[in-house]
Parts: sequence; structure tokens; C-alpha cells
Amino acid sequence: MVDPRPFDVFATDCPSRSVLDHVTSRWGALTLAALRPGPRRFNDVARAIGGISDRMLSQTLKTLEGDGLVVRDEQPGGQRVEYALTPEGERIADATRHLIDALYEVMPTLLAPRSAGA
Amino acid sequence: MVDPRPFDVFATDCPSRSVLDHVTSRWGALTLAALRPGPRRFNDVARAIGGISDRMLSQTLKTLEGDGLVVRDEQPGGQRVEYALTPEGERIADATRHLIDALYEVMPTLLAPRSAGA
DNA sequence: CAGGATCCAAGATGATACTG
DNA sequence: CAGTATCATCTTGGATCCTG
Repeated sequence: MVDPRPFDVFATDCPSRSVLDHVTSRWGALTLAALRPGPRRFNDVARAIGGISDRMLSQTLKTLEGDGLVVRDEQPGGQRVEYALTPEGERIADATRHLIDALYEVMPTLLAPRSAGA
Repeated sequence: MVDPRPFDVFATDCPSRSVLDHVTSRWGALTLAALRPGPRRFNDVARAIGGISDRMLSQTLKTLEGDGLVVRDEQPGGQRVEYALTPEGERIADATRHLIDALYEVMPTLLAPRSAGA
């Protein structure tokens, strides 16, 4: 039986490293987080994420789709396309959501003028 | 009483957004993960993270230090400097660790040749 | 609506050399 | 050891225009 965990994000050549890079890319985490509530259309995602351009969203979605974290559902007719998380995408999106929540929790402290002791 | 959670990473101008950007920067997550086991010296961190250059590590550490997630401890004498996580940094590092673990869990599926149904 | 193609500026990153 | 300074480069990201 092989090692069930041969992955190592610290290694440049590990496949998990590239997926991590995509997930932690500038728009990756936010895109996954935006899709977590459920399938969404392109422009809805674009509007949900402040500052993202069509180009970057398109590119990010493609990368995540290539990784198997997102699926593109094109309704017949063409005028309507929805993006959704795959089961694996959901696991990752949940984790990024936790990260964001942790961030919210520590933000007040980070913003505090450094030390209450001084 | 003010809203205890006025933060929104989806908003371009929210402070939490920039911290998220730093944490999910190319080397941010890996750097935090590398420091999670405990304080480490510069070159040890550098060696732990495959592919990072001195320059990038230095820059990443400074950014995270500026956010209040990392502290720099310089031992008198100068030849020895250690980097450690602040309590807030630990919370974030834990979250990124969970993200990495989630990644490890789904990797086998992501690598599988697409579908067992075809 | 849902993007693709192009052009271009800005920032990220790396290699190397140098310092205290 | 623990970085910093410089330079060249490669990628990222945005704005704009175009198509089905």
C-alpha cells in the first residue's frame, strides 16, 4: 500500500503546490468563497467580488475549473452559464471560509494601535 | 454599540481585504505554515519553503510583521534572528494549515483521470 | 449575458553581488 | 547569519473592443 499522503505543498514540484497557488492566487480564494453559497452566474460573481475584472474572473474560473474545483454549467441556449463548486471545491471553499472567519476575528486586534500595555 | 463585524473581504477598501491578500499572497500562506511549528530563523524558513528567494522571504516576513501576524526577535549580538507568529498569526496559520490539509485530502480525487463513470 | 483577443502599465519575482 | 541593493524579466491585471 502506498503512502496515502505523498503530497507536500512546500515542494516546488508537488501537484498540491500548484493547486495551493491557484487557491491562494489574488482572486482564487475570493472566487471560491463567492461560489460557496451555491451556483452563480458569471456577472453575479463578478459583482460579488469587489475590484475584479471580467478578464481576471474568467481566467480564475478557468484555472479552478482546470483543477477540478469548479464546474461550468452551460444551459442550452447559451445565454446562461452557471459556475458551481465541485465536492472538492466545496471542501476547499469551506477551508477558505474558515480562514476568512479567522481573519475577521483577529482584525480588531490587528487594527488596535499596538499594545494595551504601553 | 458598534457592529462587532464591520469587515468584508469582498470589499476593496476593507482592511481585512488587504490582510487576506497578504495571507494568500504567493508566499504568505507557506510562510505562515512554515512558522506554525514554532519560532524559526530566517535561513531555516528559507530552506523550508521550496523555491523562495531571500528577497521574497524577507519581503513577505516584513509584510506579515506589518500586519501583526509575525514578530521578529533579534537576539543581542545580531547574528541570530528569529521569527515567530503572534497569537493572531497563529489563528491565521491554523486556518491556512486546515486549508492545506483539506487540499491534501482532495488531491487524490483531483488527480484522478476525471470521472469513474465514463 | 458571457466571455475572448489585444495592448499596455504596473507590480511581482529572481539572480547576483554586497554589507554588518 | 541575516539580510539589502540593483537590474532584468516575467507575469499579473486592467481597459477596451469585439463576438455569439
